[in-house]
Amino acid sequence: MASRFNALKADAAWQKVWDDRATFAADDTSTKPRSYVLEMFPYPSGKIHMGHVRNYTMGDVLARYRRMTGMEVLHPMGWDAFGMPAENAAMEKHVHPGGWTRDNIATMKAQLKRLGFALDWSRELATCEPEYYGHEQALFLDLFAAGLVYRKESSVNWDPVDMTVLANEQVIDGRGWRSGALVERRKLSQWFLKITDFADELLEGLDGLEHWPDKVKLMQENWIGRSQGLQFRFKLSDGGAVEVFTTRPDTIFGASFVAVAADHPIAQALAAENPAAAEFIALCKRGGTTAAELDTQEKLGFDTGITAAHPFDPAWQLPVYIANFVLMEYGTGAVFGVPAHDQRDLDFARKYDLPVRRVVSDGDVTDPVFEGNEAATGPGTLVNSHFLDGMDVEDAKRTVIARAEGEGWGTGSTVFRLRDWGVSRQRYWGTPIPIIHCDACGAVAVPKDQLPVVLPEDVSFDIPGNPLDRHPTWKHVACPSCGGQARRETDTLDTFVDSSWYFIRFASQPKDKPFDRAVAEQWLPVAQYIGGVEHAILHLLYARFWTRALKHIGLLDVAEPFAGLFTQGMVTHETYSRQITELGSDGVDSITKPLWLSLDDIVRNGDGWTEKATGEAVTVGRVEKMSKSKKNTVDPTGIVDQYGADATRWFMLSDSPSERDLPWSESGIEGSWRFIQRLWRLFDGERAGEGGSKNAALDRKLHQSIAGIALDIEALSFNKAVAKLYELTAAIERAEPSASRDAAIATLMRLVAPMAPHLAEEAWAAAGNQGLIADAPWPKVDAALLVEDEVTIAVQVNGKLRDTLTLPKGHPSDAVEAAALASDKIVRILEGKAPRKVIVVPDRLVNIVA
RNA sequence: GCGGACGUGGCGAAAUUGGUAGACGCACGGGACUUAAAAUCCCUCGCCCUCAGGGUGUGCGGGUUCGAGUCCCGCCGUCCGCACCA
Repeated sequence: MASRFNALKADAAWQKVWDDRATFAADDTSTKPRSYVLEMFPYPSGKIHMGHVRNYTMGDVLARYRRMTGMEVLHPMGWDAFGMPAENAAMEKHVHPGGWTRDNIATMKAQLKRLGFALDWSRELATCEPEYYGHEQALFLDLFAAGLVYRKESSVNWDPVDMTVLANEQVIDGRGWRSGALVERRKLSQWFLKITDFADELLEGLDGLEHWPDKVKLMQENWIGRSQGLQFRFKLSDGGAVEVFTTRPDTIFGASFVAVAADHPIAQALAAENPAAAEFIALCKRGGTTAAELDTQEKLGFDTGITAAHPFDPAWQLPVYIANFVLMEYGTGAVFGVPAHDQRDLDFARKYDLPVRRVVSDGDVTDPVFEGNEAATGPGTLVNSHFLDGMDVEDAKRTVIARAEGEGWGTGSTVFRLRDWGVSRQRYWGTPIPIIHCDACGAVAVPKDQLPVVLPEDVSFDIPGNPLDRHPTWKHVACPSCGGQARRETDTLDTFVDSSWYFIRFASQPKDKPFDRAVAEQWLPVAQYIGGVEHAILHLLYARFWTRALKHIGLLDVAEPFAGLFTQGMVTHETYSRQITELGSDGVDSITKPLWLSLDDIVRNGDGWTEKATGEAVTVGRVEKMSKSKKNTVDPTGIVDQYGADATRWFMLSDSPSERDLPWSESGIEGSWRFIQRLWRLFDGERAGEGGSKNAALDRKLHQSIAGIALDIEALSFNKAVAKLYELTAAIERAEPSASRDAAIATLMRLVAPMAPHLAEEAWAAAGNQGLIADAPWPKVDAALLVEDEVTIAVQVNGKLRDTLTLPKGHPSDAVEAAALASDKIVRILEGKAPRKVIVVPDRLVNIVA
């Protein structure tokens, strides 16, 4: 007699069995085909959230499925454990960042285990432990030795009250998010990694990443931002020269001014002797950098009085401006303006009444006088341009570059938007940069036998500033080179460095070095990497860079770290709020804003909701990403305790496609729970026993399901796999007892095993099988059963469905046509008239054109 | 502003190369079982009409085709990324 599936008991029992037997430990020496399945490792912020559950469930299903297909699967888990939240917690709660982080790891590890993920916990790592970051320091020094690390002055957001550096997102309206103090730009000497050395490779490597989403590749492409053009010199009237970069050398005869950035040496030199210039430069720097401000900001210039000689006509002198729209960080920090064919230049020229000369014609108009306020940026034919006249834009570009190179005043060049990666952070909770500063010897690498440089634990956060900097002894060391008094670097590494190689350490983790090359290369690249799209640029680009840098210095022969990438959608939920009115920041006007309410704060009231505390009506808002600020989170712990791990996992996979957002709903998780129970009733029910009859239709349905589900799982289309499982389950339930039905039930256990592993193990054991279903092979498909012997053929008249026919597969076309024309419905519709044309698509449809 | 994605029932969604739109799930409604409830099972479920039938329907307007959710052109809307990039 069928019982109820006791998820709580089964979950714990099978999790213990998997643990005890180390079922999911990956074997480095295996001869099976390998697959490395990885989800982006979590930051140990406190507790896991639904987004983690969804992410790790997807990877888990793929990992378990691939194990069943006979692969040796590496599926590890660890902790991206350095970062600011730990320091914030230290300040707010007066705890140690290390203690706080390690407590969180313990909590979250227990939560992940509770979900029964098929993880190789023997490879667990936390980036905050010296056993990890010591090796990172060694790799940093290798890159340093190879010339890929350098030091330069760079400005940071400095909070003068907290005495700390702020990330851009911590600066709100020009003030520190915590202190509220006006943020200053401060120049600090910082460490950089030469990612720009790899800009071309990183860009071109994208082409080979067939199993990456186009969207992510495009984002990286734009981020790297390669532009090809001409870099050349204008001779100036004061005897100097200015280098400019352009992607439109073809428009050179349309030039009407030269503009330099406020930070440009020419501008700076002028400011030193000209107060008006200095004032203009100060004005440029005052402007905000937010999107809205840039959009509305007027193009402003300051005429330096200097002129530049046109390279093709020294008598033609162009005015040189300092302009607020020219960026020192891009190209050469100077441009020449062609108003007719660049919108920004046109705005500028109209404001300062500069010539606007047409040099590209997109049709009949060749008049050198360009009217209107909309620049012509499209393709066309060169006009009013001497030797370029009549050429198309691309030809003209090549011609000008060739002339410039021939005459020695310019070169064809490539400019990237990508900047070098600044890795210095003026923070405690990160990997110490293994460098010692000596007045005599400069920046000296810590000798490798002195690694790891361990973070001191005896620090406090009671007063502002970097605790490493004010630690009484830590930074005072002898210079490894000359033995004199020296200082340790007190900056730590950006946490993106930690996550740029953790996947290599998972693959191989010897004690004495970062990784064993041969072992790591057996696993890499990661076959399938799964995570949020928010990491589309920085993390994924840095990891690609780091891997290439290791290849460059001969440590690892892998070019791309992640062969397959999947970006999953978020878990979303309705939001609930009621409007409240409070005094605005000016202390006079009152403002109305939503007060967000959690599900615990509200109660159902007919079709709507009311707030428990006040009884006031609650507005149901948009479905949004679960977040603490909107109070629309659902804690996975409570859900798993109530419904069990399998129902929770099942819901994460059902309904929505993996790449799209998944709206959380109470009825959805209940539906999943009901299905888990329904499966259990089937598994635990009566069997017909041996010798029962065959059921050909069910056999066919089963084998079609096996094949389809396998394809769906490989494509991470779990919602489709789930739908097929529902269909198969319903078909089995409907079928009369038979040997076919028994076989289908036994096979169904294995089909659901990757998704509902606890239920599957319980059923597998109850059915008297030996061993674990986790180790059982994926069912074999009988290819003969995949083809239907009968097909339903649609009969259309003028493309409209009028009837269907059931005929044997492969029925001759003329016979199908005859059958269609003989149909009662078709005869009635045609009213005896002969069809003009009949189209027969074999085994699919007949379309009669009347 | 530039680049990209997406628009299908009350909701989440399916639909292999253009070939039966809405599989599967959720919700709603009806029924069975029960003293009752829970659980379970069955049925209906895009919209409209004159309902054993017919019309209409994949954001809107055109087009190509025997045939368009799918291809092309033009709009509208939503979301994401980048942002004075020369």
